[in-house]
Amino acid sequence: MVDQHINRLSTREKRLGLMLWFRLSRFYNRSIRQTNDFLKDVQLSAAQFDVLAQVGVHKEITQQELSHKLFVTKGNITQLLVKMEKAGLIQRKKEWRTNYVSLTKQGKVLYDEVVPRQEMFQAEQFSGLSEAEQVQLLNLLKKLQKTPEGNG
Amino acid sequence: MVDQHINRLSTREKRLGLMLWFRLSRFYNRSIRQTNDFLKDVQLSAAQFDVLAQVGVHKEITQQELSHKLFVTKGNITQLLVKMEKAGLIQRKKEWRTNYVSLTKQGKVLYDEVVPRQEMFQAEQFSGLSEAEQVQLLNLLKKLQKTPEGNG
DNA sequence: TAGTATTAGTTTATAACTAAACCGATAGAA
DNA sequence: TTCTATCGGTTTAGTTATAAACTAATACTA
Repeated sequence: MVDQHINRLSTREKRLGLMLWFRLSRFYNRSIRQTNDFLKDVQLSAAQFDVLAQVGVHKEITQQELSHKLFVTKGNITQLLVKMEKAGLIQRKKEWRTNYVSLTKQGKVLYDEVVPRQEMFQAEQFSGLSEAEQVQLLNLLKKLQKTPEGNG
Repeated sequence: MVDQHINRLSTREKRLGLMLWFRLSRFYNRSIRQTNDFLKDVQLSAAQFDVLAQVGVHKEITQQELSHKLFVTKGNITQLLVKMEKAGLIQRKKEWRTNYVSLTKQGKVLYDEVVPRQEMFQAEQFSGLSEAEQVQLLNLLKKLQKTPEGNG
């Protein structure tokens, strides 16, 4: 599956891939740590924020959809939701075999408080780039998402 | 520390930051999973590959340096190295209070086998982008690494 | 020389994630 | 109707990471 395309790649391109991956994962590592740190005083992890943001936007969303949107396994979603349910942030309504997830009042309050903060924080993370460069980066990332093997 | 710069950001830029972060972490999530999957048949995790690659390049490197290069905590490095030592891939030589890490023969063999494979694999991950775009992306990531708060 | 700070690495508890096995409900085919 | 497949979600065991507390060694200071 991978090997099919390999031979048409230049040595340069091969090197580039590894370098890109290293850079990207270093940036991600640093960033996720700072994000967790930043969210600590609202008792939220980066992962939980992701869930909060998605549920907040989509109002009612299934666990399956959440797991697709966030690119994590459904097992992981279950675990996160159990915690967030205990914390009173979300509720789950079973309908047939599907769980519909939505924010509680408390969840909404937190959402309204924390999303703008997080927006600012993330803006700051990328402030080393000009607005034009940020748009450029976004487009490149969008393009990557459509890569042939991007359907895991 | 963060708030200092916030006010000069446009609404557009604030949104962009969050969007960039979402895209980036989705891509990272998918990618790390595929990487782990790809490395499974050599009994290596993505994290262990990172260590193998760094030690392979730098010949002798301290744990401290490793933790800086890989942007992970020293506790994490300790744990990874214990495993890799058990697996016979690396050795640690204590000198004063510093551990110098290097590859064993077996580690070198694996290094030579796995680095080219990984280069190809990563090239494939980014093959949705042209070579020019990949260079662009690399430059953007480099620039990000120099962000003011990038000294965590 | 004692007293304190710093440094390299380890340990411990915990969060977040995965893969894989599992449960129970629906749906399709014999 | 039964048999099988699929689907949404849960559970479990194991990995990878963190933060924070710790040890032991060196180095600074007075």
